Amino acid sequence: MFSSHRLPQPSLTIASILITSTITIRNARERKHESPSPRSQSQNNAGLKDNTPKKQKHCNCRNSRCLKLYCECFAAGIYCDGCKCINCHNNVDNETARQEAVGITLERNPDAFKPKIASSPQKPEVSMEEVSETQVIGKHNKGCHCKKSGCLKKYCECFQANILCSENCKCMDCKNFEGCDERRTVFQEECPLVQIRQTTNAAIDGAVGPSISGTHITPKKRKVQEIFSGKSIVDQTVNTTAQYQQELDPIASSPLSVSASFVSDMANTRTSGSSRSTYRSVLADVLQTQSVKNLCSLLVVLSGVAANTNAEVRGEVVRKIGPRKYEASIASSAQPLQDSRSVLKPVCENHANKDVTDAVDIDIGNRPPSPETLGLMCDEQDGMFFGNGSANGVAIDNTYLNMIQTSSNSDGCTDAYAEQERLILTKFRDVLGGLVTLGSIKETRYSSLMKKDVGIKKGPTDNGDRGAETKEILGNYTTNCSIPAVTEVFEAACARTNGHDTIDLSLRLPAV
DNA sequence: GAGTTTGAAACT
DNA sequence: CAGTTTCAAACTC
Repeated sequence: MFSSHRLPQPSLTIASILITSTITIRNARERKHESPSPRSQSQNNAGLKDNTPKKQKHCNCRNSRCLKLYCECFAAGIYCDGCKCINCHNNVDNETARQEAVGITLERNPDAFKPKIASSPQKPEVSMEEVSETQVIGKHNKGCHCKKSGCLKKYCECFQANILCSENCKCMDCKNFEGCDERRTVFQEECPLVQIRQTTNAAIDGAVGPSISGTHITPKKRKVQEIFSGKSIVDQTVNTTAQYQQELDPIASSPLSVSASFVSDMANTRTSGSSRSTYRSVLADVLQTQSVKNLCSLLVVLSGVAANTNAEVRGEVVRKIGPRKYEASIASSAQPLQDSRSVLKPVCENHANKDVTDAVDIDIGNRPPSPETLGLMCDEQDGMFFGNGSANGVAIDNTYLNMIQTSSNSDGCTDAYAEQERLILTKFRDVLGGLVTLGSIKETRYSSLMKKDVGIKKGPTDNGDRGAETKEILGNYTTNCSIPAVTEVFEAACARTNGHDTIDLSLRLPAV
């Protein structure tokens, strides 16, 4: 749906982040391959199968004859070639012995040659220097069992694969989990951007929930320590990385980093050092898919409002491109705009913000949206919000887009669009700020509950009065909040709490 | 490059 | 399944 002529659009990028989580995972290293069938190194290196250059393996086996999983080459299902191994049998000349060894290995473990990292279309043999585009997803099928490395050295298979340790791991003193300062330090030393993207990924991942991507698992013990030390992940993540992230990537600086937090499952907590908790964003119950939809709708509405404030610019457009062309553009855009209004309807109905609704009605009836706005609209049509766009009779044809683009490029509307974009991004930032605070509140609540309920195997959601408690907390926060937009978000959240633990974060149309 | 450390794999 | 041994990579000096 994205047109090639589109200009770079931050708002679009953010919307895309919320909507999609097409995450490329390239593990730093993946030794094990699906098939034990050997491939020659030349084949392997050429990456004929998947166009992935694979680093030459050079094992140094001495005692295993390269016929056990100790041998990287054997484990990877490739012949030794150019290795410094001694008494190597992992070659064509010893194919019989090799096949026998494969059989024995598979007999012992049928999954021996399958990838160790689940749910990650990783590419093998990517060095630390190459992982700047990586993001952390997936988990080790068996988990690591590290004792001394803190899972922050390549001894650890999880670390080596550039993934977080999971509940599968039985490691001790694990530091390979999201939000760990030591881990962050390691990654910053190796490649700062990796850490940033990982944080972002985890934040979005956790906040939006499992419907979008896999969940991160983090050590349970960490959560316990953190909660009782009173040090929140919000503090850590935002304070430690936000500034740096802002420098490099406004998306990465999203306050959604708050979700890099941990909700301990007390019922499953073990006292041993290797006990773990399933990673769960504090926003997991809050930020529903519908909320994201509403947010995007809100941004579209806001786009219209912002555009309305640029009426002078619109008049300028009419003067420059001529009334006829302008009317034509309106006519061609009428259908999609009408449809987009219907999408906005729930938001408007929910909040009865007549001013904004009217403003939108007025505006979108007289002025084509900016490419940025169209970007948001188009994004919404991309499956998640509209399902099949054509099935809903929604279509923004290329002619229209081209017209808009041409207009944008030729008549000086760029400034108006920039202002429009600025407003959208500002509001989006405010909403995210609200989510951060909401996450903090929930985390604080869990923390206090844990202090109360230590020893009681009862999950937070078991408390029937949590909704009222949440409402109270939110009310207190709202009273003290100095940011209007955030206040609105929390008023809305508070109003919808209604005695339930799950907060309906339907977004309230803000005053612009 | 040698020696040490580490953790997965193999074995009991 | 747990404990021990073997092994080779990772790491240190």
